[in-house]
Amino acid sequence: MDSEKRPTIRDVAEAAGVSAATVSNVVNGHPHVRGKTRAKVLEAIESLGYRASRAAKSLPAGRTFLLAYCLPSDAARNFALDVFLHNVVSRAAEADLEVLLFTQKGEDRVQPYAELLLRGGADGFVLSGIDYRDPRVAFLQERSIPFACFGRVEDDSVASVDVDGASGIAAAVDHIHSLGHERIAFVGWPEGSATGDDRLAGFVDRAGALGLDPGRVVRSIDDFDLGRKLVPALVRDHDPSAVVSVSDTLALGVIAGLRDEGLEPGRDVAVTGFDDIPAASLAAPSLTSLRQPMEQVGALLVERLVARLTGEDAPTSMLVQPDLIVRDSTAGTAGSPRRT
Amino acid sequence: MDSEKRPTIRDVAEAAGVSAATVSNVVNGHPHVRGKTRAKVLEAIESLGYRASRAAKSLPAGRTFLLAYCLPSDAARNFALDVFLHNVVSRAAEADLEVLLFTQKGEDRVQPYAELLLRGGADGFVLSGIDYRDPRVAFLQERSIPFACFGRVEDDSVASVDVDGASGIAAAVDHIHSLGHERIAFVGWPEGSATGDDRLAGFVDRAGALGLDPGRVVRSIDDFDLGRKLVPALVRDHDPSAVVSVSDTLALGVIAGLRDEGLEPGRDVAVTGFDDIPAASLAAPSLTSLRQPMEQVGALLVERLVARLTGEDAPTSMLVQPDLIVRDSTAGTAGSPRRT
DNA sequence: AACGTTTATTGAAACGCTTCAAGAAACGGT
DNA sequence: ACCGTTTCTTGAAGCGTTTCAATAAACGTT
Repeated sequence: MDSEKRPTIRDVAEAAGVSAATVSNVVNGHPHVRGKTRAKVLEAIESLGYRASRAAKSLPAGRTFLLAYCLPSDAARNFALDVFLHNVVSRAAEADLEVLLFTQKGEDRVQPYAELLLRGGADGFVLSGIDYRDPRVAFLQERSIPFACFGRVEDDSVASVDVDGASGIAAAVDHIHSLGHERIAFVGWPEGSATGDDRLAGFVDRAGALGLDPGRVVRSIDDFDLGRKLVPALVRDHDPSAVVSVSDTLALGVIAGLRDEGLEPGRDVAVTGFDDIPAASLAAPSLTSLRQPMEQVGALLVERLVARLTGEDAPTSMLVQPDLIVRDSTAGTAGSPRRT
Repeated sequence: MDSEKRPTIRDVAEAAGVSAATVSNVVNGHPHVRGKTRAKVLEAIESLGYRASRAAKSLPAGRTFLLAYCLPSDAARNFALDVFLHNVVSRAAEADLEVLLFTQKGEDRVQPYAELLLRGGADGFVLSGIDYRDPRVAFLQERSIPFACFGRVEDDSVASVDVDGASGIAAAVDHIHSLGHERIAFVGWPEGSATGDDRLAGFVDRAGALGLDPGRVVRSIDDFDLGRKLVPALVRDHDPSAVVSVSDTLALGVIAGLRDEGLEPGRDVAVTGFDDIPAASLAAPSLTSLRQPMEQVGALLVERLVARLTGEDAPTSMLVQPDLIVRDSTAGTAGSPRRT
């Protein structure tokens, strides 16, 4: 009752009247196969529906034809996992690789990778959520395991792709400044996250360059309610006509907070976010944000990882530019008059 | 310079002074191994850090120890992919299975599965996005491939888990009715989607049971702007004091549309959604919604699939209950007086 | 038509594991 | 001690590929 047995290379060989080795040669595109032989074999393959089994290929090859990705465990992430994964998987497929998922069990960030490697589980890794001195990077590097990082890595010899947060925020500042705003504040994350620090730097640099006060900065962990509650102090201390936020979550919180203060976001105070989460376009007012080009990131990451796997000398670190999506939260022009 | 070679079963055998077969017996918990022998072997395994290679195990076993999941290609989905995947992967790990991802390339929904099977790519499948007479179900069933579906399947012998949309919507109707609302409308999807029809049925049944008019129904495809634009007609035709929506996306659109009409959502008109997407808690007013218990779904799905794989007679279809999350969009009491 | 070359094909070994029949060790009774 | 049992251990075969050295076929030359 079980499903038909898959045909093996021997079945094909027999059907084509050649040896298994010849079939293997045909399948793997070896040079010395006569056209006629190749045709016979291909026909047999076709008619039997033969595909080489991954398991059987793996054993002599010493590789698994698998890339592995460790699912981030914290639900709150700042990128579109679905789009990212979709791209990684389909790009990997183009290189005849498949993608294996695993998760972190305990506290140890490295252990799941070590475990997977012990079992000969994958040929390489895609990492995301890279932070300063990420222990996983060191671990994989020591063992010369191929991998590629979504996020910034100090060591430039590591294959990595990151979104240029600084330049994204700078674009947001420019956009807002071009609307006539002079009192621009930044709502950032607490110091010490690679992504947060990068984005903040973009604000400080560009604000400075534009002759604005780069000191209008408030920090909060990434939470809607905290963003909302920080608004009174923000308004009191900096009276901003525009708020550039390190994330959409905080930006949406700020929008709510502004309303609490009797200010109309988008009209009285412009607000921008980062990440273009789905909620950004659904909010009222809809939120101007910076979209991370996940298709690019996924594709570049796999491209780099594959280069590592095949031993080509690979392009390494690279920055991709986020897209500024202008929406209603920065629709108004000019700044409102200074309060108080 | 390459990473250390992984120890093989022979290395362990040698280190323990036994044969490879014995090591295998120990690893796989065979009954007839003397305590002392087992101890020696375990010690050798420990000190060498041995783990059986998946590839090498697969070959004689004729299975891959892999579950496969086809990533939905349409970005707009109505469930939390990250939570879902996380649960599937970690549950699978408990059964010593890993999860492989693949994607659909062309239009054919079945072909990617067929292809993967030909290559001996996985032992079983987790499906999501099941619709009426899903061709994938028929395909896998014909070949007796183990699989489990997130979604409802007509054939009750198929392993499946679904969220009870009807009962969720009924709970929303009850909640709203208990607030004093009598004119409750439903915003649904176009006829013909399993999920949409199920949720609608919940509205019709419960509204009827409560003696309300179950005919206040409007339909739209799942889009914020369409939800927004349908409000004028909705208000004109049904003058609802509360709107129960088939999805959060539409509900958020309705909220925006109500504002366009000069009505204050949450106060003048109560609104509920479904799915508890992240935007639901970030919206203003925050949206009352029904949360799909993805942890449960993932776990149950894997449990069922594993049962299929091991040939146990398995529990099959099962409904899980969504949780009503009450937020500000249903904070007001009683209905406003009839308009016009 | 026989020969050296080049080009095609193949048999056998190997990859790391499991399985199974067969052999070895331990055991309990006499 | 010896023997029949029962309990452990192992050698060898096999899983579906690839690879490589060896053999066979085809091809120009003379």
